[in-house]
Amino acid sequence: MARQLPQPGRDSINLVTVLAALADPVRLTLMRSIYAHGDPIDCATIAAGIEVTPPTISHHYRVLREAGLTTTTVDGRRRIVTIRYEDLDVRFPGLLAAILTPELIPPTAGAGKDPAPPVRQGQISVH
Amino acid sequence: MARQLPQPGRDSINLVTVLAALADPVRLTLMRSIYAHGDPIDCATIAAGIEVTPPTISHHYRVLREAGLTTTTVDGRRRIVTIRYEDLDVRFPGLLAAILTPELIPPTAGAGKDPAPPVRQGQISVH
DNA sequence: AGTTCACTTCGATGGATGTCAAAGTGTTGG
DNA sequence: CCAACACTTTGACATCCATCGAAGTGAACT
Repeated sequence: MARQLPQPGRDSINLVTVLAALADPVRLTLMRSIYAHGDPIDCATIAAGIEVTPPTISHHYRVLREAGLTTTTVDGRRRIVTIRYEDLDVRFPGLLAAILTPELIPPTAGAGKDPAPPVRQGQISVH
Repeated sequence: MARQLPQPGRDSINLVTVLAALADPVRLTLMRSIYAHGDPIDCATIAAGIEVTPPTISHHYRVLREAGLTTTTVDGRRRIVTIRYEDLDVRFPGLLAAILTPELIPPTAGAGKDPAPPVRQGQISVH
């Protein structure tokens, strides 16, 4: 048991496909939930709280897997999803970290002055 | 002169929108060309070599700008595009670097053994 | 003033995509 | 063996999106 569903090999993971897979609020939420949970977790647990029907969730898991973002293994009657951290980091270093890191809350104008990061210099040098 | 076209403020740049903007081969090519060129450059020069018509190019520039990825200024009868490095790095640190870095060529099986990076450990720790 | 240039806007079109309900598949528990 | 479970597949539908040709806009050049 614990059969693995088909997924692209590491070298055929495509950036545009990866970005397209992540450019959907439901799928981004799924990815962040898997990441936040840490351990391999079944689809149902992750999907709890997302207000779309099971067929739609199933569809989104498939898109993530076929894009090369996740691995899905069948265990009995539930599916276990994991993020392909290593493969993705080899192909696109830093990408997952940038996307899964919780988004900064935009500072409310005038509210509680943020102590630490005022402007911070860009990591990419230009010119 | 040098009027600036409307663009979202830094704090209203949205990740899903940014990813959607980048999840298109033409727009990703445009972004990489702007990045590779370094200096602010006019749209026509960047678009040269891309095999779509001017209306389509114009559309893509608009999508990039409205997503918050670029700044476009009107200078005479041409447009100058620049990437919003600082704003993007504040909102999504590391994202641009991960996406604009030229993609690794998948190692051809058995061909010229790559000297440097064999496997490299993931930057995100899991478990 | 008129033409060329460098785009943009408009309208149309074909294809992809997110969503759901209904039906199907394989698993577990009684 | 049957029912409940945890999904998946299929088919349909509406919407979105990339693309194009045609027409429009404003700047520069002659």
